[in-house]
Amino acid sequence: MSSERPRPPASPTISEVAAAAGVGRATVARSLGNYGSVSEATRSHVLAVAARLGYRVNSLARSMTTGVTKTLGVVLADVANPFFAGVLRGLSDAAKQEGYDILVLSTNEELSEEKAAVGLLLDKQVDGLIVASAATRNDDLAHLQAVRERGVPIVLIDRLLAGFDADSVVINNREAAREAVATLIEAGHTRIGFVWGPVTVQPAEDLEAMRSVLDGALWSDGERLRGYLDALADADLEFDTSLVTHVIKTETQATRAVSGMLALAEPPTAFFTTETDATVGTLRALRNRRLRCPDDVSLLGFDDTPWADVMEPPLSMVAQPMRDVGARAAELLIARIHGGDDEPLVHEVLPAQMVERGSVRKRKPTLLPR
Amino acid sequence: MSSERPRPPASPTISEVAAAAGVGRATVARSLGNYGSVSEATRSHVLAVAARLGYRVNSLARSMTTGVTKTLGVVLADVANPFFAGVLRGLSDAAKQEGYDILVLSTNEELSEEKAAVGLLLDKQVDGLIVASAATRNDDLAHLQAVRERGVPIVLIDRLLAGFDADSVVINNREAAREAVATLIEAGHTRIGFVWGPVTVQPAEDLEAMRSVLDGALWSDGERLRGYLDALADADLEFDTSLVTHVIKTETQATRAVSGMLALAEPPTAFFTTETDATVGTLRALRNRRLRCPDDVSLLGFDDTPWADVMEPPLSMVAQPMRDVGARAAELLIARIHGGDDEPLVHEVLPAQMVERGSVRKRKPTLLPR
DNA sequence: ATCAACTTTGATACCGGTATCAGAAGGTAG
DNA sequence: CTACCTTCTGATACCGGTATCAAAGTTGAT
Repeated sequence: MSSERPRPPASPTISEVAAAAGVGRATVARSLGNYGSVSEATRSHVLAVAARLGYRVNSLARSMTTGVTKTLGVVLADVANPFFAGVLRGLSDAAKQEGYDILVLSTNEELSEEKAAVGLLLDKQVDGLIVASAATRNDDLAHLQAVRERGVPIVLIDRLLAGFDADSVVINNREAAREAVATLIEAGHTRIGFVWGPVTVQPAEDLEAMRSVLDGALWSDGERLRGYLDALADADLEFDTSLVTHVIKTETQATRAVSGMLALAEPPTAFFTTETDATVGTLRALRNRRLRCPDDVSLLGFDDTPWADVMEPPLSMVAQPMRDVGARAAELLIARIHGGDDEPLVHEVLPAQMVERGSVRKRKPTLLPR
Repeated sequence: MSSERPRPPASPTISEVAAAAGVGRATVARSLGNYGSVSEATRSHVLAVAARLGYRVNSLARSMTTGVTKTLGVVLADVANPFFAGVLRGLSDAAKQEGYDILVLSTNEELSEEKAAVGLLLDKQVDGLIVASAATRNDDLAHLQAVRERGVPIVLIDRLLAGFDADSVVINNREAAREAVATLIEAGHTRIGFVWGPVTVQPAEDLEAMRSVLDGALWSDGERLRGYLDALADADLEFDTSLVTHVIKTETQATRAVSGMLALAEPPTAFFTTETDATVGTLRALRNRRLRCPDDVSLLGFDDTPWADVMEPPLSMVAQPMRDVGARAAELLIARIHGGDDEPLVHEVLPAQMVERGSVRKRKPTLLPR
């Protein structure tokens, strides 16, 4: 109101409210906090004064004494990735429902960033942690052990970890991938490209080598490839390592790798993709070669999107229940925060849903080369 | 190590480190905090002890005394919306760069949720606030005024507000929309559907009514519609209110509304869409009516996506620099936090980029009906 | 040996809440 | 009227850091 700067316009503290109301600090706290016993008269008086002064609690100070921040820490790879964005949405909604806030940090799949993120969240005294870890089997998990030692509950999402057991919420990656690839096989495809295996410098030489590569991969990636191998094995199809990409996960790399496969003597007649960027990259490669989907090449991939339905042809896709993953993780974590370590660990596996549209074409059964 | 529960495994405090190291608390703080003067000997000793005990600072306590949380509050509509997801990514990266964390709350475009979110973030003592407000011209902005009164810096993104001036980062919505629609007009289209005007129960009766509707709309929505009107005016085309949708913003509603337009006696030959869901909904409506793009109907819309390029036809779109919006907002806010209120407000306008692909077809100049 | 100037260190107030405890006020019973 | 139990209230310790201040210890110059 006055034109001269009111020096500290900062929010009033409980002491100031107490002074203004002519009562003790504890009485104010009781009135505001709705606990203990306060006479109705003073209580309403205090509330009125607090409202007049525009009092707001200082959550920091409160957390300081209660030891509870009502905040969940979330560590994931990239908030702009549609999958994680969906997860975050579910997470955020469920947490809000229970009166929790969310502190999100992303790691770009870098373990070093993950460690820093986890440390930061611990420092901020989050009540619990939700992590989609970038760690693979060979990595050091000390940062997660540290979380446990401090008694902070933790829920893993999207990826399990070999050396660290905790509550978890994941998709049935292996089975979903197997089912999807089986669909392609049933449609008569025998040469099926797999876009986005684990990154390696050299493609695995044979099935055995591939299996050991899998041990060093992100859990979800490994599972999807295992599902692919399962489907091949079920149908007695031979595994051809040249049909699995091993490139860094960007759209352009996918395009390049798929183009390579299409140039093979015996090119794939179908592709199975494990993520949005892989799908888009594959489509681009097809377009570059003037191949039509599904007439020339069939396509089936992970992660449904609103766009899939208006593509030409409409794309068949494996839809992950992203929001549910987030929501369940939040619920699990909050239950653990309230419940304690006594109950046994929960390992939730949500089913992915195959949405068949029009990108898989039945292939005429060609006579096998003798 | 020991099998019996070590009662409080919680992280050691500065006092415990001090006790273990046989020095005073202040000395520990100095060693750890790297300030004041400590002899090299004690310093390294303290550091060693701290490391051995696994000491981690309690950010809450620190913030308590310093009055700084190194945390930015972010309020937006929906983290799963690709636009906001992109913004968030830019925001998050830029903030991390400067050593800040981000507390995100989403509002689902509900003003009541926005107020709650802002209050919560203030309670948590964020150092600054970034808000994509759901408020329209007629709404009460007391919650934002309160932020200012508490001396917490605030940056508006994506939407400006009539009654509240602050640092801001937005897109040149009006000009970008005008340019896009002008492209359609240059291609010979005169009946251009506008998908997603402001929500109203009744479509505006005429241009005048429309202008007043705009006052009650979300800023960005209004600007895009103004750009559309600008383009029509520039080309001396008459404005037809039946070509503007006024439905709730969901994909299905867009489909329904567009179907309605296509059933008009003189249906649109081109559509301009203002968001991803509007674009997808429009495409679905075209598909339902077996209309082909761009042969039968041209399409141009806001918010580019990786999918646009592999559509049939590849979609021409207006690409918003989402990450830049987020990054600039974070930079601006942090500068304001460090700088103070003295410098004048900054209103940043980032240009959207039109990406021409193949969804706009030149239309044979039909003779105007006499 | 004396004193000033500087370095190193510990003690302690403080941030803004919550929680405990004890005393004051009011009501009822003996 | 005194004893005792409730209800209400204020004073104060505490959470885990930071910041200030004064005391103790060093060093060097005179």
